[in-house]
Amino acid sequence: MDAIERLLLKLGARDTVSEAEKEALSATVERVRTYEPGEIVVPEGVVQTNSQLLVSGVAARAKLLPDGQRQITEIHIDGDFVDLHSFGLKKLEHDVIALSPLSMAMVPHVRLMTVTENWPHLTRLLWLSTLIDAAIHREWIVSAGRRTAIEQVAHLCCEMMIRYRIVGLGQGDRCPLPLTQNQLADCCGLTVVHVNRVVQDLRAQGLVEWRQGTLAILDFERLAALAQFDPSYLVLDHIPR
Amino acid sequence: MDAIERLLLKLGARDTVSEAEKEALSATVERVRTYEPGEIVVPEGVVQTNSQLLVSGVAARAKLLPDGQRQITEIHIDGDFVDLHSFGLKKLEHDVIALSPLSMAMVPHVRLMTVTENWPHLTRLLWLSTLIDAAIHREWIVSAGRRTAIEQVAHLCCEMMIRYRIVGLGQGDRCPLPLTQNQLADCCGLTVVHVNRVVQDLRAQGLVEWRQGTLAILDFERLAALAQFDPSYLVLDHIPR
DNA sequence: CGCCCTGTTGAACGCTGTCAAAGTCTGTGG
DNA sequence: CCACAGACTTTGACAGCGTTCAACAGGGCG
Repeated sequence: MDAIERLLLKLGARDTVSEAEKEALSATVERVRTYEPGEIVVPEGVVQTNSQLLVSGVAARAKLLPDGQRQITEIHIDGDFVDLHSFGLKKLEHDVIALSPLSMAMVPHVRLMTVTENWPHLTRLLWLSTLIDAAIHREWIVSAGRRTAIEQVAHLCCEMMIRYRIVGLGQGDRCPLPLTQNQLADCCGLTVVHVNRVVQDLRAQGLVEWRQGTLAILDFERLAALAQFDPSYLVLDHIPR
Repeated sequence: MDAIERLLLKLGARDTVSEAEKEALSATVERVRTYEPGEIVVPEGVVQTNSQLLVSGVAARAKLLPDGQRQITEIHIDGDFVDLHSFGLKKLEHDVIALSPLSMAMVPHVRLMTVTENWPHLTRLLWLSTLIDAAIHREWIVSAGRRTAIEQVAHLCCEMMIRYRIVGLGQGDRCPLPLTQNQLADCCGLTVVHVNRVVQDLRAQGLVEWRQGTLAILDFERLAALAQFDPSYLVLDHIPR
């Protein structure tokens, strides 16, 4: 049950998970493997027979355009069932890449199939976790479409802080954020140069510190106001589902 | 089974749906109701006890920002199970609005619950339809983040054409697209003024016609090249799932 | 020591937004 | 049949946010 500990925090924040369900979920994990930063965890367009669960580390969904541009569409952290999507899609239309050293739990699709046959409530919770991914995607569309550069970066900081808190890794005003400015630019659809200026601006305004892969939000309220951040898309209420 | 006819085309394009499953799905529909353009179909933040299935017409997911800006995050067409997300999320973090006259099938969550308890394969197919929504969201993030205005509009045209073909409503190079330029601007994160310039440019290049709510793509290949359009995110292969 | 990656800075350019106004279409009512 | 309102589309001038291009600094590592 070690490998799924943070996933249980995630699911448990949204609904009650029974002991039997915890064991059933834990039993789906075949083995754990590791990746180095920069490695491709799930390659685009290749049929998958496992779904990978992020046990610890930071990964990203990255889409490459024919002309060489890159866009990251979601950041994944400890406890995210990153590649649950391939259970339904069979192959992904994007890469999942490691941004930090990762440990990943391999979950064979045949075992997930068994879960859907025997554990309807657990199935709904796994389904829910992909629905939350979709909600995060929608918020990123809003960011890319309607927020200025500084608002986008501020918004991402708020999102990551809340998500880390849910899985018990956001201590006080600090959480991990092991991205390069280049990767942050790919998240926000900006250039490195401009991200650099924006980050300096946020620092100068006394809103965030961000060094050595750690983010500190010095004034969450002001940062959230700047970003027009509303956490409701992160589905923070505990309800039977 | 009338109300779910186009949904069955959608699902049937991705996997085989048995007769029994068709009947089970059909039985989830309680009644059908209609909406007028501009009406709010599902309001943000309100707990839902039904999921609404779009039988015919065009709807959109729209997010409003505190400062009054608006971003549309997905366009929905005939056969889309628009509000299946609220089955898991319970309440949406955005509005679903009618862009044309709609007819919507009301599906009580309790009946969907029964489906998840008794019809695992059908459940996976419904789950899949929300995964496709997420894949569409990701592509929109790429559009908003990395594509120019003209590329974005071109990309949306390509997407809608393919999606209409799947549900049998894209005849030749034509499909419905009953949006105002203002709504198109909210899809792409642009201003009306600029969308207008871009649309004129596409017309001048002989790529599209778009009048009276109908889109005609005059040169799909060139339009797709301009948009860097790759349909793989729309999950077009028929595979057991 | 030299290379590469990451972060930083400055200047010029350009895509898209802003503002303001006019033109077109459709439906309504006199 | 015409007048009118309202929504939608179109146009032009100008401004600005973010990009592009180029250069340099610092740190880790072979």
